[in-house]
Amino acid sequence: MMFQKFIEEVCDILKTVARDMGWSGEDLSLDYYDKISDVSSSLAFKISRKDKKNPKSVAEEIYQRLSLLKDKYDLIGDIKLIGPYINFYVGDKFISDTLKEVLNRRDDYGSLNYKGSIVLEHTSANPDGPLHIGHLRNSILGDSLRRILKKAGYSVDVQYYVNDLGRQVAVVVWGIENLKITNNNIKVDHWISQIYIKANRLIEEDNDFSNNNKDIDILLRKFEDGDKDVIEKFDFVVVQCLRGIEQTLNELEIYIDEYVRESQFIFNGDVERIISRLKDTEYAYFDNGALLLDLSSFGFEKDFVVTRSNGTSLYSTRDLAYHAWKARRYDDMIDILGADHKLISSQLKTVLRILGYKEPKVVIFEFISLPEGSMSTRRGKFVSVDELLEKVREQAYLEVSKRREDITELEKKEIANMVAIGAVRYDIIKISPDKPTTFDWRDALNFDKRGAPFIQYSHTRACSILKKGGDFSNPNFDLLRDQNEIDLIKLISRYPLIIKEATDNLRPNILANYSRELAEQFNQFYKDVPVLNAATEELRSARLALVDAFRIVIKDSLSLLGISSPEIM
RNA sequence: GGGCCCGUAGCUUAGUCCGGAUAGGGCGCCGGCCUUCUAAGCCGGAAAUCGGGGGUUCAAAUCCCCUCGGGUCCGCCA
Repeated sequence: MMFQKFIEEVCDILKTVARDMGWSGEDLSLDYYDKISDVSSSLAFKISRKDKKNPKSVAEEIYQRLSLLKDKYDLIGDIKLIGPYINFYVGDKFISDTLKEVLNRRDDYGSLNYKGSIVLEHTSANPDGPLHIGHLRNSILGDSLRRILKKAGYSVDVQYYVNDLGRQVAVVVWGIENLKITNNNIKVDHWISQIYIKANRLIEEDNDFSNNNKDIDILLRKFEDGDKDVIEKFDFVVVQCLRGIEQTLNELEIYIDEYVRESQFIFNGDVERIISRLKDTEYAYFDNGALLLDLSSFGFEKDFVVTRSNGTSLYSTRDLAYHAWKARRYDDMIDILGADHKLISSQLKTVLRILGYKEPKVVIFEFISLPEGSMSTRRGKFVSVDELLEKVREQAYLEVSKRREDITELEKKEIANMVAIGAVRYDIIKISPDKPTTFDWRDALNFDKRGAPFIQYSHTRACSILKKGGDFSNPNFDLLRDQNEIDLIKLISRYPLIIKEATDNLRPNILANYSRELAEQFNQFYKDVPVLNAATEELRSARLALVDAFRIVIKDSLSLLGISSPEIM
């Protein structure tokens, strides 16, 4: 937390000076990510406006006053004036304290003391086929957040909400019975999607199968009425499909704590109970037998449908019951949802508020589309995650083989796997969730860019040095005064702040960016600063310690993105 | 038609919430660097009307208004 302590000192000294100059505002106009200094302030502009003086002379006065107080602060080194900008630089103590903290806390470095329980819902893809690369953005966002939130100190449970009574499942059940598509040894979720696609086509074409739609409705009706045989058939499809999906997720190091079945909220009476509570609110009204909520006072044009005219529940009603259930069990809820859920999720929040429940925080991500258009499981227009992984693995294996002829086949495969998974995860997580993107095979298979392999490689470089370097005892960090060393340490000192920002904003891409920058900085250091052949034994030890600190942080930050850190590549 | 999101070099992306000092990366392109810790690396170069137009401000990629292009939602579907 050295960087935060440094910021606190800067705030304190600046505030003291500002008060003395009659500035009562809270805003100190700090810029943490300044390229010129460690922290800068443009406060002079603000004060000059008030005093009607020119910014530069105000800055000079601030500077004079800062200089008098500076010695009382431990971590502040230099303060420099560039025009009207006041630039703060960390001092020597900051540098060595940062390294001490990293080497003492090891894996724990960067963790915060956030408290509370969170239920994080992600993926929740319908069990009608394999995961495709659109779902992947959801899964990877969710899993990275799970890791980051845990690092921040929360206890996190991950749930996959299973739509096990939707129309799609009924379509698959119908398809299994009527299409007789045999599974010739393909992964079960892919087999299910074949049935789903074909069945949908027949239903849409509606020629010889004019009764198909009716069949589907009958299946759904029977399910809700508790027909044992139909429930079993639905269950078979759901369980099988989920098995395939889970296998894919696990290959990507994504783990689900609990699969929550939507139907349970019907069977246990929760849905019924929530409907009757909604009926008693002031927003409720009936239209042709259907129960609706008038949410116009909350700014919604469309009313919220609670039950159909025939009394059955809708997806959103059951989702409401699910969220109420979660709200009772956890301090906080987070949902990862695609952009198509924006409206419905804000309606859900509103209704939860009406009922007196806390609302989930919703992380929305925009879609990944294919060059030829948007993806659709129903129409079979998608690239499956399994296919993507297979191709990326293949390419990664070629890349490893190209560089390493000295290692065993098994080692090559292991490294290729780590690199492939890292590449896939990184390429998705590095992009801001609210950016719509188009999937591109050429880019996905390109390893000559600053993606995960680049970062992983910097880690192997550190490992290699440490392996050859042996023990370093009582390193004297005061010897680390090369610009490359200082820049690397400063970046390492930012790590806890990065964790905080990624957590507070629920934005893993902040961390992804940081990891890349940290790797770049280490590569600089690697090139310019000899470690094993340092001028003196003492310097060698100090540098080994720095390399170790880097190794700890880069490995930890990659792990928060679900990317493993190979020791050789 | 209305709501929300996106629009930054040939392509791709950070920065936008909380306005500040020459708009960061990457891919591709051009030119260099392996007798020293693995070159999946490093250095240099060309390439940007920050979609367009107004406005606010000492200062706008960032805030406000208008506008164009793309996505998405506006089902008693999920």
